[in-house]
Amino acid sequence: MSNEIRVRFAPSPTGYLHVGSLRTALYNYLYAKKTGGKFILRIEDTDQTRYIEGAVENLLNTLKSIGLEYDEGPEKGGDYGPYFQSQRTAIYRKYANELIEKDAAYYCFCTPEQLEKMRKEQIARGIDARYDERCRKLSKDEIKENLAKGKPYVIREKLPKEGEIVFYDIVRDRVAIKWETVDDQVLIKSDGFPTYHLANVIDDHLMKISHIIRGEEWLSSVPKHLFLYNVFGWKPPKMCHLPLLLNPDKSKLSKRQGDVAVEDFLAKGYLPEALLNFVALLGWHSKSDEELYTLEKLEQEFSLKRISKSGAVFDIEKLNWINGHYLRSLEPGYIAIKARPYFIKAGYDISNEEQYLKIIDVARNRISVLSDITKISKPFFIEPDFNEEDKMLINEENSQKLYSFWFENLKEIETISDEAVNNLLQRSTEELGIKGKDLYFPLRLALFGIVHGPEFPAIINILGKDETIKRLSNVLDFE
RNA sequence: GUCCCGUUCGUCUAGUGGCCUAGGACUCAGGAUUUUCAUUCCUGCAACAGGGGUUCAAUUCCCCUACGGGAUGCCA
Repeated sequence: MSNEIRVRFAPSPTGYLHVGSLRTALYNYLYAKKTGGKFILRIEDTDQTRYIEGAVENLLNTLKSIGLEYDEGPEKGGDYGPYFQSQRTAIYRKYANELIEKDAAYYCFCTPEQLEKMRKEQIARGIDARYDERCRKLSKDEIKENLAKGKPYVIREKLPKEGEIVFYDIVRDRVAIKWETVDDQVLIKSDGFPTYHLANVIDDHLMKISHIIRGEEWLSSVPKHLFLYNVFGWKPPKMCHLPLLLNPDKSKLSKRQGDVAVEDFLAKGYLPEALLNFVALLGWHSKSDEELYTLEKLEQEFSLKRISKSGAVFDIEKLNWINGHYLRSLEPGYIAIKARPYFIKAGYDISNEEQYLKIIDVARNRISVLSDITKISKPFFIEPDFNEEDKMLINEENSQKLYSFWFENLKEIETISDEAVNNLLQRSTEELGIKGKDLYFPLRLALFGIVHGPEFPAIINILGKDETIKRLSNVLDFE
């Protein structure tokens, strides 16, 4: 039981789910699935100044729509709750007091203003900007006095100042950090809430987390955490620090340089399947050369050992390619459901289910992002609008001959079928002597508005007999 | 500045002391298929950061340099 794999995704509710966080969540999820372990969701909402209304709901919804289901966490519960850190303050407080008793932490009465001033002076003097530890030297009486006066305080970690700490990370292997370079970290803020460093350690232990899989930005904080595990006499989880996701200019992936919110990608018409597949490949690669993975397949193939060490640029081109692949290969019915909101938003009438499915089938092959589907299928809903060049082609003798031929013959046809259309196509060649581009371009232009596009029978099939005839009559004796 | 981490085609990556003339994918270019477009298929372009070691042999191991990134918050 104690060997059970338990991993957690511990986001702070910032208002949206960052794609980097999505990758972290995915790797945690995959590792849990792969090992038959548990995937826990914990909300790290300890920063009251950053509280955002609705952020948690949004996070939960995004996670749900992307398809990463957790085993324990908010809404779902579990044996180790609550899963919101803001509801666990009493727990942190208790452990913080224990640290003070053990002389592993101390009260600090420095105000943010004081600290800011100190930092500025240090920078001005060209020395390292770091806490000068003045409160670490406070006597028992001074502390008692300050406390009695009700002076605001924080609790800081009382870190060793000599030697170095060595730990092993699953992706970085051996990491050594000298104690003298790490600041006495604030554990409890003056508002009584814990900082990440305290809450994270306590929760990971209490929730029996076996592996910490998180972004590389935490690597240099590990000593602060390991110190706490040591003082409490707890066994630290295995560490696994993921390489960062990067902007094209190689800086840490951020807003500004494009979308980073998963919900924005979803809204733009990227499929969860594609997003997950793409993001999985950013920092992980299987032994094989395969690039296309369903979630199920990832669950089987994933391994922490094959995570790369260096940061990965988020390449939208590749995402587009993967998304296009899923758009083309997934069930048409599924794509139809996903596409529906875009059509509704565009105000197109898709009440004819049969016709709608045909449109989906034609359109999904020619886009890489679902939000483009209305643009590509617009000609099915809106009559063509011709420019000067189009008009020239329409007014050509051949074109007009074609149009009247089709206009007359189509009227005679009972029900439109691919067969009937193909038959007419053939007769156009035989009876009018028009073939190839001379045949298809004018027709497609008249019915679809552009000379390029879907197969001709498909166009007529979707438009239907009446609409086709109507569009033909529009270009007949065109001025 | 300091500490930590990293460095294979433009991008994501495979790779190992000899199998590397460094493999795959995206992008790009060319070609084939298609009435056209898209798809698909084929071909091509393109990389071991630099310098020292170690070794019979280094892209692979070690050191240095350079470059990049992260951390350095009462943010996470």
